[in-house]
Amino acid sequence: MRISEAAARSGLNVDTIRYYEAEGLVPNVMRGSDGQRRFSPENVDWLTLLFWLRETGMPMKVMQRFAALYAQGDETIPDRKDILLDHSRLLAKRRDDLDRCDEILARKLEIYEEYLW
Amino acid sequence: MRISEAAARSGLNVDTIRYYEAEGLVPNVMRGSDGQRRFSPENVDWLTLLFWLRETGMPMKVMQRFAALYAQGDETIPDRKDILLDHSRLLAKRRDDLDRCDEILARKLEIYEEYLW
DNA sequence: TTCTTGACCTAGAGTTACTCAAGGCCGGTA
DNA sequence: TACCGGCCTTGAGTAACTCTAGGTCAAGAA
Repeated sequence: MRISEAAARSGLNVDTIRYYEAEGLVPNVMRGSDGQRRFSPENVDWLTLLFWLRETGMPMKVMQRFAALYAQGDETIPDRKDILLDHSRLLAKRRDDLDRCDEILARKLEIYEEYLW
Repeated sequence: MRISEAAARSGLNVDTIRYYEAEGLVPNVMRGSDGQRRFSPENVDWLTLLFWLRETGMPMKVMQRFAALYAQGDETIPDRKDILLDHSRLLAKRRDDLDRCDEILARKLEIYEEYLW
């Protein structure tokens, strides 16, 4: 499929996809005879994964490493697993941050209510 | 107190605090006779709020607006309340995102386990 | 067949939100 | 008096996009 559809399906925008590809984050993107990118379903799954990793705060350098490992084949699966497990721990930390922020907002809003009376 | 202590207490680093002040995000920062910044406990509370708002993804423009409203006095409390309530909704969305990402990671890790056997 | 439209392409500039570095001042201690 | 740490400003550097300009190409309308 074309880049616009890949964008719509993955959540990334077309510029970001091109940028990610240029930075080596997206392996195996083919080109049609017209020179335009063609994305396989596997490409789109990959982009979707990148979208969610980005959305939850993974730095590009880590994604870059993840993509490089992927390109090296199945023997890098343990390393890739480590990266995802690390990220999973980051998610837990972010959940705590959200709770912490919620508390602070609640306190602040309470004070505002007092002022409004 | 001095900037380094304000940084330690709020979570922001000193450069960020100076930057935020220059961008109008931190009202009422005094200077000592030596020309250095002096932060009151209220300043630090404010910085701590900014820290958590940033940590949970509030764009600077919104913080800027929030600070400007604050500087205009108590009659802007309803507007400030709206900003915080909006942000609160964003937190809920982010929590959903984390859940979504967790699922995707779990599925991916499962596939890796299969490969490792 | 020519014209137009729309999706795509690349290269490079612009933006956001920091973060770091250079060079200078100032108050306190050895 | 010489040094030191912490502060100051200004300006450059960085990350991760995001947008713009200028160009190609295929398909449908006139």
